[in-house]
Amino acid sequence: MMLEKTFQPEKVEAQHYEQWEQSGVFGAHPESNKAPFTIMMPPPNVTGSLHLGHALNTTLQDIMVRYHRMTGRDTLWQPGTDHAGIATQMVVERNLGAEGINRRDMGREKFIEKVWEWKAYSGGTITSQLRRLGASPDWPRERFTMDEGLNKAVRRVFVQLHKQGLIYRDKRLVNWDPKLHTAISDLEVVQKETKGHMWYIKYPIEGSTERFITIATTRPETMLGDTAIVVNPEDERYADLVGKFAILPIVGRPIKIIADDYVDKEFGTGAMKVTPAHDFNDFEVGKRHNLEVINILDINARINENGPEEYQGMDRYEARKKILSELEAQDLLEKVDSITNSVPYGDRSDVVIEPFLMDQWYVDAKTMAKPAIEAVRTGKTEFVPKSWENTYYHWMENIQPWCISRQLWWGHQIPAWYGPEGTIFVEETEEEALAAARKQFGEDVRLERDEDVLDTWFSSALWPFSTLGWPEKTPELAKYYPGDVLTTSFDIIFFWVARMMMMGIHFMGDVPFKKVYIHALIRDAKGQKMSKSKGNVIDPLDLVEKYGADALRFTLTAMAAQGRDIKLSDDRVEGYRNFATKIWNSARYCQMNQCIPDVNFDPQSVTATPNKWVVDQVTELSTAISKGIESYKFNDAATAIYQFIWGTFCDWYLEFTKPIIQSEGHPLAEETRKTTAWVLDQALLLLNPFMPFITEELYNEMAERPLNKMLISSEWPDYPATLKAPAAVEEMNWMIRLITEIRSVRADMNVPAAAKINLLVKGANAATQERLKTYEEIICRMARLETIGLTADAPKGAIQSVVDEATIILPIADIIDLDKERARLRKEIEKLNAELTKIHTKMADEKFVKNAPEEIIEEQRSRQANFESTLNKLSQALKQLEAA
RNA sequence: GCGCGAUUAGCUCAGCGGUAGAGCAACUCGUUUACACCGAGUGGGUCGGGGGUUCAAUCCCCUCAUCGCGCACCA
Repeated sequence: MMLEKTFQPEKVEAQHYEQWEQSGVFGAHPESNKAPFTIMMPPPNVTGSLHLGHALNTTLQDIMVRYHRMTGRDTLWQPGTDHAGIATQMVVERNLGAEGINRRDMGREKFIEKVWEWKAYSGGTITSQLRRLGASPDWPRERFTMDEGLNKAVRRVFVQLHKQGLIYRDKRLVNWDPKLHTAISDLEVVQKETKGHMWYIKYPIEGSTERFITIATTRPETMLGDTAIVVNPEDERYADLVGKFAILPIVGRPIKIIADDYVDKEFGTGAMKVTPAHDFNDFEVGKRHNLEVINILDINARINENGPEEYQGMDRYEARKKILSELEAQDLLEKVDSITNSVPYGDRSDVVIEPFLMDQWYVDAKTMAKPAIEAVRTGKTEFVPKSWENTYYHWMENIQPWCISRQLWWGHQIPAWYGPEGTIFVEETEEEALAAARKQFGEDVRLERDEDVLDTWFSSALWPFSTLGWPEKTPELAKYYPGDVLTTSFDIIFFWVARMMMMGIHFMGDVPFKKVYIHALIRDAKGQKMSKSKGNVIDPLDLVEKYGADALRFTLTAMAAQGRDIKLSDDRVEGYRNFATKIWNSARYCQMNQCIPDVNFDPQSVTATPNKWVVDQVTELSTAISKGIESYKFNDAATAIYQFIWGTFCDWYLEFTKPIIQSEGHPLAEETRKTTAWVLDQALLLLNPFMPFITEELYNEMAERPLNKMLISSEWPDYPATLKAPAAVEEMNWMIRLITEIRSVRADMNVPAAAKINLLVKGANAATQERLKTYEEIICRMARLETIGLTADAPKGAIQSVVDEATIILPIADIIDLDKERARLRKEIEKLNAELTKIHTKMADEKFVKNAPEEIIEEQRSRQANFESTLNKLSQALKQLEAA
């Protein structure tokens, strides 16, 4: 069956994928004695769908996995999904809300059932989308962060860290999300620059009707919870007020004026109100001075019973308005400035976060970060590109206690039970908690489990070992931990990478991965971050449908240069779709010319120079690709194979060999056909990790393969050094130079493409003469010539040019435009002179001759000689024309 | 305020001590039976500015500018 004219990805992608998956090639083999290669897939949100970041990340991982699998490593690419606590709960709540149902009315158990239903419904979406991209992880090992085994790991980790004092319960200010009704971690808070106001408020001094102390605030509503005013101890303006009391307006409470270094004399009025329950800094000041902590908000950020009666139940912003108008009425509002300040928002809820005093569970991140920092310092784990290590250090060295409890229902429930007299029992199971309680109280007591669940990232932090069966001692754990590389995006270094490092080192005694490859961020063609609100999101599946998965993969790979964002546009994908078509057509050509792969073919046996050359180029290519993949320079690998297939193979090799293959009974025909087929086969093999579908399809189409072997399970080639053919490379490079020069001159001089003209060569050395004879047919064909001859003198009115030592002459006096040819020659001569001037200056510089390495000087000498020789020949040609 | 990155052909980007590259776009030519999703060719750059190191700087160092991104501060 002859191949179609173009590759139609939609016709074969699904079929090949199914075949791969069914065959089990994706699977790891813990029992084998091959060295492992392990990648833990960052688990996408189970109910999410694929975006371009996933597509890029998946493609790069798949390239590494396919490559290492081919090189004979026992490869484990561990897939799975994340339960994404807040995000998923929000979606389900929204869905229920549309039906008019509130989760609280429904009850916890019922609600969680609903979430599992939602997971069952939408949970396959993203994994099937990963399949569309051609990803080849070990699907039967797929895990979910909420599955049984992972839950066990979570409980074990929580209990052990608690017993070691690394998890504890504490009453501190947390970041409270008044919409989602949960605490969130520092990382889930985003600071947004917001236009706001600075209000200057006068607080009357107790016992005086004249004196006031003016404070500045951006959040006047919090004054209801003020318990002090603080000034700098050095500030003379207020020195006499320290120790006195001010009367809190509206509330009427006397609050003490205290002194603390924290206050900046220059800022605002130099006097600051202190609200320990509603500001992180105020909380610290309050602790130092034993101030009363008055919480004035409820979980909805409405004024609670601690506020004045007429404010109770009022939303924080309404309260602000009312307070301001009251202050104004009392003439206590001194002035208002418009300012821009940053305001904390919840990254999921997009509402303003309130600092809120609560009991929560914390991980002692500071302690756990120490060995994790050390591991990167000593190079046990390395970031690629290395510059991300600074980001990692900076965060890890300033790490805060990690608040891990969330007031949600969807997630791992905290394994802590509360008993009488404020006792807490942290155990892996209820039975153990009951037993511990019985031991303490000497009788059975009633326990109540902590209602809260853990931060999603707590379970993802265990991913590199929990997926391998921990806490059981499994063969997988022994073999595949630590992983080789973790591939992810920079925005997740803190959320995930850092936490995996801490947990992995603590529980496994070793880092979770040896390398962290941080890939680029994908933006739209204008360089803007893609976001739903901007409407500039490109759906990777649309691109797959339009251009094929291979084209999308190759585009992302070719653009994945280290340390730079990717600006993606359809044009780029289209270009690489064209590349796929090019490969397809080269295969079609092979097929039409009976270039059929022969399993017995030995590239070592080729005799013809073009064949030796192309074999040499294949070995170069394989080295370049391996190097690219192994050093995470995926774009270099992609460029190398693109240039080989389109340039070396299609533009030159196939053209060089057409005269051999297409003439009857040529003695080299057989060898050349087999070489051609072999080269295509190698190209398919080397391209397979990047473009798995088209290569598999062509591999399948080009020949019957023994045992129906698939390309995906072929071995990565290891070519012997004996395939190198430097002489052949030199010879073919000369051919390329010669043909290119003739074509260029022809086009410059407007010689019609159809005009078959003669070529005369002057001053050719013996080797060149030999080559001209050997490749006469090829040269004639590719440069559109009639004959090639040698000459001692150029005829009048000919075009002349130079290739190496030889002058090439196109005697076409009848069609040549002499003025144009003169102009062309002058231009060439000018260029050469410019180069020669540069070299002369250099060579005349004593310091250069004295200091530069010999080889550099030698190089300049040889360039000079070449330029001079060419210059002479062209000058002679010009002279001849001018004489004419 | 601190830090990181970017600034190279019209566009998107490689390169990173010693001849400045690619893809796309532009222009010219071409229905030479693998491919017009193609072929052949051409033009286009004092490598952001200024200083320094070096025999030699697009590349290393300093500085400035512009853009982007983190982090911190914000009473």
